Amino acid sequence: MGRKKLEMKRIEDKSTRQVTFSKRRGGLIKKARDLSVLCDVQVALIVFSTLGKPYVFSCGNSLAKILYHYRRQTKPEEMVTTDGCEAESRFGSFRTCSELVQIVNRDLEEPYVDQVSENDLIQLENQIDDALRQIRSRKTQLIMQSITALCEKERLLEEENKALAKKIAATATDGNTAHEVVTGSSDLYHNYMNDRSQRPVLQFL
Amino acid sequence: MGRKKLEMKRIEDKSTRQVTFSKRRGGLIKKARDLSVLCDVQVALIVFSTLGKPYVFSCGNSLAKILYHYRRQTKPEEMVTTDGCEAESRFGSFRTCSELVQIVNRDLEEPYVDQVSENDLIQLENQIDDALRQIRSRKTQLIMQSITALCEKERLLEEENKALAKKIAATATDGNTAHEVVTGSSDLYHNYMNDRSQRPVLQFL
DNA sequence: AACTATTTATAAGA
DNA sequence: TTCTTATAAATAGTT
Repeated sequence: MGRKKLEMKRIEDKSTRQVTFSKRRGGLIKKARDLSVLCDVQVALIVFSTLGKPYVFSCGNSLAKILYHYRRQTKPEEMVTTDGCEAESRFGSFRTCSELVQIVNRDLEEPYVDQVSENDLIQLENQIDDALRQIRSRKTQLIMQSITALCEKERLLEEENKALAKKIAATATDGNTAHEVVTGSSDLYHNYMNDRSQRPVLQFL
Repeated sequence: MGRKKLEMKRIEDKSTRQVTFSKRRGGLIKKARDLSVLCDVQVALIVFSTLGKPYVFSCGNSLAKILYHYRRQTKPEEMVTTDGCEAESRFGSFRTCSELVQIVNRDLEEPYVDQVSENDLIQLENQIDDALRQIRSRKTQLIMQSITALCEKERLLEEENKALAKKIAATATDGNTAHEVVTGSSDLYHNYMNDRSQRPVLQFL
């Protein structure tokens, strides 16, 4: 994307390379953030400059936690080495939350059943940990929306208020057409609050 | 980049979100590879799916080595975090969050150093766990206060609003003493908001 | 999984 | 370095 199509190999000119590094580094980090927001997932990214300066993006957890988590569930030998391809870890995926809870309860009731190995439990812990993280993240998001909605509501009410006060001041000297204006202003607020999607979602607290 | 411009927030439809995750994950990993090739730098990237499945890109060194390198050479405070928001809350015996992270990282890197016993680590885990719980509890408390304050503010505004509207209706038929009432009603709200302790504490989110 | 209408990222130039 | 702009790439909605 640019005036010319680039060959996919090291840019030889040092200055050009530096500029490209700067631009693409920013773009990459932006895209990492977009992905984490749009799809509600954890992303961790480190880019080292030639001089070894690290540029980091991570969402939700600190990078350290994410890395620790990654290390816990992946042995170094299994990590993808050269020429980065994706590593697909071999975890069984749970279909639903309730399914997950069911499994957990089963394990809690009979923790020493021989079908459940130590390794299974480690995996289970990791998965539950992830689920919990996702839930917290989502919760925070919804709370933020709720507060945003409340602030907007407040703004509209204050606006309406000012309009009313102004009308009264005007009416004090010249008493006509006051009623129409009041109704119009009120509609602004009520139309807003009748839009269900804009309502605060306090039940998620 | 697509038929429509997307809002930068979680995609609500599950199926759409999954498709987008798939597409953007691929795009992100491609861009990570491009950057590392064009600019001849090290890049490490992990994306976790909702179910905790990791998708990894790393170039040159194995991811483990890159991460190790990162931990070794970077103190938490020097990290360039584009994501931002580094809260320096004070609690327990740890002075700052980054100090805490440092301690944890030290332990993670060299878990078998003889100064640190198994028991010490268990204690550390418990302490951190407790701190986390306290933080969450306090956070929730503050959020609740914030929302309560907003609701109260809203109530007062609506009240004032009604009073104003009533005044206008009255004035429409009988035009006197309107101004005094407006001022009085307004004070109710402004007195409330000037009480600092009642203000929303959004910064703690 | 493929197809395109659009949006987004960015290479080169100023 | 930063801004502008022509063009390449990515991708949202559709089939």
